Amino acid sequence: MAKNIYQTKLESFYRSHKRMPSYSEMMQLFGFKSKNAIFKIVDKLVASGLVAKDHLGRLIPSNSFGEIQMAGLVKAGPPSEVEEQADTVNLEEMLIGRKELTYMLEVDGDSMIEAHIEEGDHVLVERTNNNAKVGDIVIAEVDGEYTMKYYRKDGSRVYLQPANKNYKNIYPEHSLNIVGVVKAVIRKY
Amino acid sequence: MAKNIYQTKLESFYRSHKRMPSYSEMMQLFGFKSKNAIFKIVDKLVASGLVAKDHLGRLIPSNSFGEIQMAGLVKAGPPSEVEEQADTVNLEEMLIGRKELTYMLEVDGDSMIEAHIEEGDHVLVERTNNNAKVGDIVIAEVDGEYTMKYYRKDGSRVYLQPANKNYKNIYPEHSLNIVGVVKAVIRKY
DNA sequence: TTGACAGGTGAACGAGCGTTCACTTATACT
DNA sequence: AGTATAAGTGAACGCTCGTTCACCTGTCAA
Repeated sequence: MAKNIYQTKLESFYRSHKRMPSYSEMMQLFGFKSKNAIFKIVDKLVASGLVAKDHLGRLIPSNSFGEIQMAGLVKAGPPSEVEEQADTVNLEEMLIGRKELTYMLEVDGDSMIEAHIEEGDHVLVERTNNNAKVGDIVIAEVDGEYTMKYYRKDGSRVYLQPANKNYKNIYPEHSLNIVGVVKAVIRKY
Repeated sequence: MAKNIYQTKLESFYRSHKRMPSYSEMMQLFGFKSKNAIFKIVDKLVASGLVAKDHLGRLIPSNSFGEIQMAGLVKAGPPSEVEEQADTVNLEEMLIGRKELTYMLEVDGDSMIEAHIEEGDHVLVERTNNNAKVGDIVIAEVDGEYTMKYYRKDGSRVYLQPANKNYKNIYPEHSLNIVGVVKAVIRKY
């Protein structure tokens, strides 16, 4: 179905109000004088899947609501206008596994630059308790300082490896605490 | 305020249902037998800002709902448990300016590797019509092919510059169409 | 011109909503 | 033990909700 002025308005209402409008509100929003006009319109929107209804009657955003279009590779270029039902992704679902364990850090320094993580980037970290896998990029507490490095193992000895040949591996003297695993890197321009 | 079992339940309900529960539903959700119990609880939640109400009465998620905790620099480590009211960010708000113009592409090839954009990364692109700024990373259509490069200008002549010394600048023969500007890079592990 | 039909109006309905009231039970502090 | 305060129950309220009905347009084809 072609893009729909009503769905656009509903989506923007939902984005700013964080809930669906009532039929009365839609009367104002769409410019009608009768709730029944809305009733008929909503029926069609639901039928074509542009919005959805609950297990019992309440109007909720369709899946496509918070999602952004997902085209293929750069080669293929931007999504074409005629594309039928392109893939979509929801940023939160894409990036966040367990929200209650996730937090964000800003990257300081260039010790992971060869892993293409720059100063100023943001990383999504999932809290953990010393159960990172070898090869993960982790947030670790070594001898009282926090740092982001590769988690490596040499025989039975674990250590932290920077992704920058100007820095040396860190072999913990007293304690090595893996407090989080880096799940994603985000860079804004 | 300490973390609240009710808010946790509300947030997870909101995440899965994309709307707030009614007071009756909260009775089941929280395990009470009276709507008035809910009424009093909600009052307190609202008072402490854990949820919010509309300009007229309807319950909506507080700002902190979709947000993830934002700690400082990596140096500082993960957010401490006792931290009062830490900064939070909403991924969508952080990354998406104009949703209707935004789409996502998967990066193919290594031509931007020196800008620390790897093959397999995802980029958020905002559609534009030939009005990128010099220095932006853009999605361009050159002579029928799509590509991601730096947008550069040499006098009055525009060209595309890869971030990889193994590739050459692209001086368009016939047409150069800037179809989008890269706003963010996302890498998942 | 007529008839069919989609689109809109306006009034009415029963149901569920959030809120309030009066009351009972649990908790905590002298 | 006694009492004040907090927490929960159950019933009631007015109000707005989504839905339905009857009716009034326009538009387009026969």
